[in-house]
Amino acid sequence: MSRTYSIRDLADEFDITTRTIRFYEAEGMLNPQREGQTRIYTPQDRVTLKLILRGKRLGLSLAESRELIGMYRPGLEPEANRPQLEKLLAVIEQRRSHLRQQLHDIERMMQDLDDAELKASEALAALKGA
Amino acid sequence: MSRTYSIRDLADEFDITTRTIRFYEAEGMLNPQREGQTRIYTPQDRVTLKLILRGKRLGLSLAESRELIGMYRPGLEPEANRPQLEKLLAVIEQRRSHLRQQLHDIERMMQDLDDAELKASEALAALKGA
DNA sequence: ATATTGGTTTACGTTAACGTAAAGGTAACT
DNA sequence: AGTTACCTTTACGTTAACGTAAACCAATAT
Repeated sequence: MSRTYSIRDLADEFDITTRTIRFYEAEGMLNPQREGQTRIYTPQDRVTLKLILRGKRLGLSLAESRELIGMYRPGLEPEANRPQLEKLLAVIEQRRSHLRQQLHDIERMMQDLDDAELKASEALAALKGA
Repeated sequence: MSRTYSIRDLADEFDITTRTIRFYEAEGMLNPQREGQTRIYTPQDRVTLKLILRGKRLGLSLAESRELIGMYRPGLEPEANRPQLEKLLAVIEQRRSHLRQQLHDIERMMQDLDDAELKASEALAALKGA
């Protein structure tokens, strides 16, 4: 039915090495099917990989990504277990506050870059005038 | 005139270890004055440290932070040297696009968290009803 | 006088996240 | 049959960013 992907398909699409993908599997973040020896990835696997890489771009460690992805399988129902659910909610709030901090940092850094760009292009214009 | 700080002052304020601060100095990112053996930090040093830590929160390596901070000392005039200025503008644009990507990632992850929170609290409510 | 507090240098240790190399299997050209 | 192209496993190597420990001054508290 739905498409599948080879390890190379995914490596090329996301611009990572096959080593990296196998590494994530060894760390328990991916569980592709096998066709003989060869790994076969489902669209679900692909989504998981995307989540890992997004987490990475935001500075999450693999352990943190694993915790998030493990506690909440996107698209699936959460485990109906009370302490688990409460921990999940707590972790979510933590993540959110972390993201807010990053947002703030981004704003400040954008400001700095604006400032730097202005000064740099002024200096460049002055050079052209001389 | 203007205040100074001990290594401990800064370590406590930013919740890092003194080892970390000395490490940044060894990497050429800080150049505190000395009073005998002891390091004395100016407000400028403190700003530099803040920039390093902000970069870190956004996932910059020290090398990247050093490049940014080195090319554009905040508050100072940029070196009026043409190729340098053009490289600075290029790096700024790179950084900006990186920040935009992170912003996008944050939005997506916030969405996911909203979604996860909703499902989790629904599941929790269902438990209470049972 | 000595013990505590806070600074210093030097140097080896640690962890995460892969990189890189060796050695081998299988299917498909030529 | 041979070589090319991907896949595999196993295992040692590497880098960044500090941690940790030892051994040492200098000033203050007891």
